[in-house]
Amino acid sequence: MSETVERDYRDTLRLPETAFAMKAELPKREPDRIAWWHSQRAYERRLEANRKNGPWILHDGPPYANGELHMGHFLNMVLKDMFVKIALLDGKWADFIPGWDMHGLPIELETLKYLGIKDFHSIDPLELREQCKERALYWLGRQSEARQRMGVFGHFDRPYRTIDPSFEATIVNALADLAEKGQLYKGLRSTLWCVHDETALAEAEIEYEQKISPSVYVRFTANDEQRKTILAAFSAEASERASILIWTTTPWTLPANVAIALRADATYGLYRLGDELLILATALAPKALGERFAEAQLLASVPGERLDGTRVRHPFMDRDSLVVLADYVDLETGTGAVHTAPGHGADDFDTGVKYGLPILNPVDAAGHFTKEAGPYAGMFIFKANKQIVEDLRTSGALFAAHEYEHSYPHCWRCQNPVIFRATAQWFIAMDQNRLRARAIEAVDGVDYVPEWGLTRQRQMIETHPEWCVSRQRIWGTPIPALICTACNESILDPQVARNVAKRFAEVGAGSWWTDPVELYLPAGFHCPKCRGMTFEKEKNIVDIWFESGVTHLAVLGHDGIPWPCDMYLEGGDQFRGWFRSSLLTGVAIKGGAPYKRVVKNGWVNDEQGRPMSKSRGTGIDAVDAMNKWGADVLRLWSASVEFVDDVRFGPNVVEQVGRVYRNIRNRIRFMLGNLYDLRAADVLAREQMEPLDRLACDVTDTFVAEVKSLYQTFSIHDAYLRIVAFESAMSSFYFDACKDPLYSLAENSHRRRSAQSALLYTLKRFLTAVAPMLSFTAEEAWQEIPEGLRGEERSVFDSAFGAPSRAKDSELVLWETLRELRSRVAASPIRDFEARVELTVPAARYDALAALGDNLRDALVVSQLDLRKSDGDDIELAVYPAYGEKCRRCWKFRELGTDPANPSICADCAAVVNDLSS
RNA sequence: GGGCCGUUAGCUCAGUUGGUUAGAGCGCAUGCUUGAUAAGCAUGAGGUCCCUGGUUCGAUCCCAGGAUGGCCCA
Repeated sequence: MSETVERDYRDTLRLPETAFAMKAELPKREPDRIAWWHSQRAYERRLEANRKNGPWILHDGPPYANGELHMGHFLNMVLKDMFVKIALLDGKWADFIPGWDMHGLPIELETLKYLGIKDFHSIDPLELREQCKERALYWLGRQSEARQRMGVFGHFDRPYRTIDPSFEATIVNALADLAEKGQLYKGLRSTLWCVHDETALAEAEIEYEQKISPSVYVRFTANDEQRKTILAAFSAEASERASILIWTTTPWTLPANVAIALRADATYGLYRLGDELLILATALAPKALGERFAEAQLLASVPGERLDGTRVRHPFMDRDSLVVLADYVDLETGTGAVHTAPGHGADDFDTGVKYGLPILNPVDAAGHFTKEAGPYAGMFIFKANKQIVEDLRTSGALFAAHEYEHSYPHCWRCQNPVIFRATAQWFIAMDQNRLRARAIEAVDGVDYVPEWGLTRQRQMIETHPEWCVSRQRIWGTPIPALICTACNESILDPQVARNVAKRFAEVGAGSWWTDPVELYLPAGFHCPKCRGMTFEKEKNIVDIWFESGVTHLAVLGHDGIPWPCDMYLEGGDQFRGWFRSSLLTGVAIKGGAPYKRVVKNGWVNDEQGRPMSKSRGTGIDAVDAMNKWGADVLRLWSASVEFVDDVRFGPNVVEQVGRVYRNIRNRIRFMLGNLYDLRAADVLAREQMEPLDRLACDVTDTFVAEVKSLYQTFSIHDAYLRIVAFESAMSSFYFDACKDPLYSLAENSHRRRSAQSALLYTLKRFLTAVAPMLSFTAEEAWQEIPEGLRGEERSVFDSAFGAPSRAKDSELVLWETLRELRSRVAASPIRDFEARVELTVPAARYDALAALGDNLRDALVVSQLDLRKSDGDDIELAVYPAYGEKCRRCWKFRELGTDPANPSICADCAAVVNDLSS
């Protein structure tokens, strides 16, 4: 019957079937998966199951609660999540408590802007605090949602927050601890100060930007008596007026000038120029004197130290300026004679202290000159620059004036230039109790990834100046210091602080503005200096770097979470920030680092390797990116880059990694599709499987063992490479070998069940291995595994890496041999079922191949195979056209027509078909 | 200006304890397949291993200097 000859046997095959779609539609599907995890309590359930195996804790560095999250946040947060999930799948109690940094100037400024208030003094502090809290909570909500959208597991229902009363109490108790150890003091320091925000700034709050400043050369002229001394130092005689020429880019600091610093070993020249004498470093004279250098006549020269202690007159204040010596005087710019105002510079301050100079600070908090500045009282300092230069010109003190572009410190938030200003601030004494030395020792005990982080961290401690922890703002935790009304002494008493902490824990830090001071005083408390009994509360708040620096005290060491924790993971900027602040408080208060390991992640730059920035519009919002590409593709991107280094991100990069994602997804889909008719009772144990399938399982075990060990050394990227290599090898070799048995054999045949069992095993192990990075997809696929084959593991996060044993070397060699042979067949002009292969193998390798039986033919995907022994050293593979005709059903070349009812198919297929129809 | 880090195919990255033709995945080109099909398989093209010196029999790998990008700082 021609009808039979033309019969299409497709519907008698067991082709793949699965609801796991080829098209991922991640942005659409992912939110449902998050809801499912939530409803299943997937994370909490696994945590409880793991509790007995002990903790592995990654302590979350708190993102700052203002603004949307960008891809830098994404990378950091997803990496943290990967490590948490790796620990989870390894059976550890990986309790992750996300946290937020919620106090501080940026939020205060944003709130003021939001409220349309220019001067923060004009709003009631408690009202402002309430508004700030609202803003911070708003951003926390946004960020928390975004973070969960990433697929991050953690206790988002109970994050730690620096504005929680309990956290504020932790901060104040930490201050009490430090005060007790004598680690806190109040002192006059030259502090970085923002006149716009009216507060002292930490170094971390400074950004360097290009700024144009006046560049002025000013004469400090000697009076008669002074001139004699100076000329004597030069052993020179002359009658002209003599001046030391200084250079500055901050004329407004001149009213505070009390000295001129020279370098002891530099050579200073006495030049006659026209009708005057000028003193400056010879090395800089050509540059400083410019065109007039040609007419200058060098009368004499001496090393700077010879001029130490001489004096000149201040150009407009009625006082002398003392010549002093300092190492930091450089011979690159200026005149080698450095204008010194101890109230307006860190170096200047140190020199001032060294020489016992008066520390003048004629500038108020908002940047206006005080009466001390004489004629300039009341003027804004940056505006006064011009006036001062004009006046210097008029008085003849000005030698030259230009404009000068240089990098200059700016306030990180308001972007205004900052100044140095001597003020009374609270400091953590770095060298009290050997804090600095002990911190460095602690660094040596920490494991850094990458290793050079240790050196970096050491340097950050070694060069760290005293840590200024006080701020003159509203939105923060008060420093619980008192001022004695009798003698004006500032007192930070540990007992008082503990009372304050207790009160804050109950009602929050706002009470500092409302409570009477007496509430905090222990009975009989008096001023240690004058024994006074009446006090006022100091109105400083604590630096937010200090707040985030004590998160370990608030989170670790409670509720089963150990102190120190296992890992901190943040961007490289935190060597100077959170890694350091946490280390210092840890060492000072608890005697060690709060972490065993510090992992640094790189910066996310754009596709050209340039930093992303909001202002240039190159910043990419994390939520936008997830809505566009899906969190899982972006998670895969995080694994595809070497996260320790700086990484690049952009549409093209995502497109590339998206293709890798689709590969992985399709390979998962193939495995799933071939499990649709497998029931738990059909699943074969490893030893019952056919040799090729057993080999595939062994190779899978090796893969899982390798990925697990890469994960454990934090080599996410290497794990990614291993995963991609594995799935692509599986696809091009093993899946191809499985297709014929899976599709054409009888449903319940041993060969077929064996292949299915191996695919099930491989799939489950693979999904567990990729779950830390491809959490959404792994879970989606896990849910598509037919009911009953998942066992007790409802979620992929109930599964475990376990302790897979690696395959024997001989097995891996056999696997690689098969892949190699298969690829030779696949590259042949006659290939696959068109082919008959003659394999001639060395005797030593014969047995291993022969033991595969007909699986060897399956592995090469050919119709016929002859295996022969030879004396040679290499395997010879010869390909010939297969015998017989192409079976219409299984496509293998066989003898056809053995079943008269089905003349176009082979005997095996006929048996299957007849069985189906009976 | 200083400290630290990076620079290997169009992209993301391996690698070489210094030794014959430097690898993978993705992309690209070509072919096969059409029973994983907006999929699968194969083949191929593509690199002065940032530059310049030095050490060495030999350097992409070691050393020095430089360029360039990044982070932190001044």
